[in-house]
Amino acid sequence: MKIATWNVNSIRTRQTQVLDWLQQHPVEVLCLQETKVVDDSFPRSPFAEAGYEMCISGQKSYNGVAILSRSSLENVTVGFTPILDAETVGIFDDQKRLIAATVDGIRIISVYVPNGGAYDSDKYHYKLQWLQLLRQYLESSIDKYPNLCICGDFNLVPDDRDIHKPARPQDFIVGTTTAEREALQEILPLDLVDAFREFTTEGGHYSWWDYRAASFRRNAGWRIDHHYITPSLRDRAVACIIDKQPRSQTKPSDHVPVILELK
DNA sequence: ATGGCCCGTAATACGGGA
Repeated sequence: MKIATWNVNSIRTRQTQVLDWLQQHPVEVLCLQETKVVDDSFPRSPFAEAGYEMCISGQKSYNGVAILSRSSLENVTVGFTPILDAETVGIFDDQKRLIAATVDGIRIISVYVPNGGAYDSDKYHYKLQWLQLLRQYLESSIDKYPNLCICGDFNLVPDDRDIHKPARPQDFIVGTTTAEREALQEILPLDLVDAFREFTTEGGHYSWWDYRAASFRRNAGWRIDHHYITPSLRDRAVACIIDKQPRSQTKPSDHVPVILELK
């Protein structure tokens, strides 16, 4: 069983590329981020014709997440609210950044962690608070779903291997700051592991390259798209691969798909 | 050594991305 995640940076702009990719890589599950479209305008038909069920949570212009699946999607939940109480969630479900469903006994969560804007900005603090909520959400979810895979665009560089030019803490480059990494470290003790790092330990493997500055040609990237899995799934994991190929196409997303394979 | 981009919405700019 293959579970892929891909920040497509607009599903309408990337529709053909995603369909072509699915034809070449008929993964069982594809989690999408930055769909950038309201639910009524999501291009459902072509993906249904390709054999996928889908659950989506979109908004106008920004954000938006989805899960495509060859098997049925069960117990679909949108946002934090189904798991956490409304008072705790507050405004944090206004932006559509999280959707979950159970597929073949595995709880799949597709996330788009906030970008964070500039260091110490309102957006930066929003991101840190969002990650705290995500921790609470996962803590509540793992009891109920021991087979859990959360994947998506974390907008976080876990460590210096995951960025072409390691950033010093005093550089305050958002995505690499100490507070963000600590927020991620608060989540992992819930018994989640970075699936990619179960198979590959060296640096130089990235999932995002800036559109500017010939970043892809220079491999000046960041590894910010991740799968975190529970021990039961770690035992079943046989590979976790970043597929750089789509970044070479014309009009690519700035992110590429990452594929987790389970036995 | 550094870096010029791309998306949607609206419009021939702007906010946002990371």
